[in-house]
Amino acid sequence: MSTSISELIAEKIDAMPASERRAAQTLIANYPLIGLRTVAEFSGQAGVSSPTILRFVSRLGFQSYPEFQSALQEELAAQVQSPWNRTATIQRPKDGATFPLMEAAIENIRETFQHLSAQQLDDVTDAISRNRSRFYLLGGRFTDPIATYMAAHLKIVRPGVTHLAGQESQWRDQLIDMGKKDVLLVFDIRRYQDSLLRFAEKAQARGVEIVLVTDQWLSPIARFARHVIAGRTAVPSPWDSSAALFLIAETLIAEVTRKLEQSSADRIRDLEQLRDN
Amino acid sequence: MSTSISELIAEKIDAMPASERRAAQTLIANYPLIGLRTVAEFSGQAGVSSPTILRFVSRLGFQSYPEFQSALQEELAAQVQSPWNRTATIQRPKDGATFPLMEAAIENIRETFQHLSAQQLDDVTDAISRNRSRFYLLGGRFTDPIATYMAAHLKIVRPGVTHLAGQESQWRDQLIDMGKKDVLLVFDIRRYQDSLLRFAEKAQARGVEIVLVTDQWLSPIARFARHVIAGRTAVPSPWDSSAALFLIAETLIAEVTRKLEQSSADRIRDLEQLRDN
DNA sequence: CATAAAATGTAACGTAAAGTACAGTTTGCC
DNA sequence: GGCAAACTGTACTTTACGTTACATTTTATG
Repeated sequence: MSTSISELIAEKIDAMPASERRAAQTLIANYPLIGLRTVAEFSGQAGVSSPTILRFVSRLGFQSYPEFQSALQEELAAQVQSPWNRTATIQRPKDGATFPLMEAAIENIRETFQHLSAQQLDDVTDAISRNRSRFYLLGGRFTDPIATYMAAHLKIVRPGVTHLAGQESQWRDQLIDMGKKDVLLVFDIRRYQDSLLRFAEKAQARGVEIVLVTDQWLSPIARFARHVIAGRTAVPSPWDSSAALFLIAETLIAEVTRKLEQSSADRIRDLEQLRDN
Repeated sequence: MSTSISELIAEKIDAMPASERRAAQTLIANYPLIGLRTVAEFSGQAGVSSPTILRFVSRLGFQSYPEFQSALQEELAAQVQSPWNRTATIQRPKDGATFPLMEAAIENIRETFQHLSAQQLDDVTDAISRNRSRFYLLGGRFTDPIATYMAAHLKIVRPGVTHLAGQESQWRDQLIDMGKKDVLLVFDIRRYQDSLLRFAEKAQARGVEIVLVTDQWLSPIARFARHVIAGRTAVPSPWDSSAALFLIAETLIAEVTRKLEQSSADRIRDLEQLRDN
């Protein structure tokens, strides 16, 4: 009883044939609910046949499916009774090592949001939600994917979203269309990129409202920005973590979507229609 | 669905006849384990007959015993899987001081890494660290930025990294150079994209080792993948959150960098030199 | 490429479990 | 204390679930 079922699976998964491994992965991904349902439901979810599920269960060392379910239930019931020791017992498998990078990233996220006021968030999302203005996104070497991610979502909920990608000279040409009513969101973390700074300066000169998402040491772009959101990025790794910035992006996306709920509903329906054709 | 089963019982227990009340008390005392077992076991433990258990269950408003069990299971799984809806729904009065999306995302991250074994991580990073083979990255509509992010880092630490971007037809042409020793990492979450599935199938046919990073419902690509990493994506937002996937990417990056430390040191120095010129 | 071995799914089976009819028992009321 | 109503258990029926045998497909090997 000392080894949990998830440990058991991790231990044996390499010795399993493909379909059984698929069953294992499905169970881990939906742990433990799917294992409490019937063989048929389990097999359906995993996309394999019932006998495969039974073979999988028997490979784990159980005599029958009900026996396997009982084990799951007991494990589950034990967790519910004492929530605090579930972290201790289950979260650390035998190697004892949890993931330091993950722990650090979570700390960063918490810290980041603690310093983010609801007011600030509201101001920023208001700016991004102004349908009449254009909204530009720009990122640096490692943060540009986050800008892309944000653009992919916001393009769906509102018009006039432009992700400034590619060569620096290409963005520069966009400046001509940018004006007082427009908004520019820049991601910039160490090592801060001169190209972004130059662009931000010119944009600000044209009256563009700049939102900066940066690290805790603040990009020099802060000088030109109307709003600054600072996230923590330090983790025990050769690289910085952009996870906190990523979550800021997701938060902005969610909030803007909420604010534009009515106006975007039609838009989204139209998009779906276009895609179906 | 808002009222839990124990609440339901507390509400109706006064209107129950003696035997059914005994059933109720037994369930509360052994909550919820006994309710997950068979009617016979339940009735035995409570010292009443099976029909009494069934009447008790039907009085709670369930159409059948299995339906009652499903409700119990979901309740239980919800507690274990995502404490965020406890935190968010119960603990918060009405002032939006904290950020529910963030809390949910953190829970997702924790949950995701809890189901990720060190062994699995090791296998995957080993595959990605094989310098002699080529390493391909591919993402879907919203996950492609994560692939980009990962590529941006890995291109620095090892040669032969290709991010399959742009048109589907462009990736397809890359297939010709992909073979048994190569590795393909695919990000695919709901709604799963046919184009990715098709590509993965062809790649697997050519003997490529596929790593899939997906959501908890598992992309159909799991069928072709040698390694599957499932991340949680559900958050209280109109959009799914890819934060957990993002952190998986960062973890892979960090680990691969560590494994290639020696061979990449020279490479990084050379790169820096190139940039300075 | 041929052959054997392993893996996987289909379909049929037996059984355990849920569900039900009904008779026996208890409880409450006049 | 007699009667009716509600409650409860016994015994039986029915459903659906786990299980198994076997045929087909896939993979490994010389």
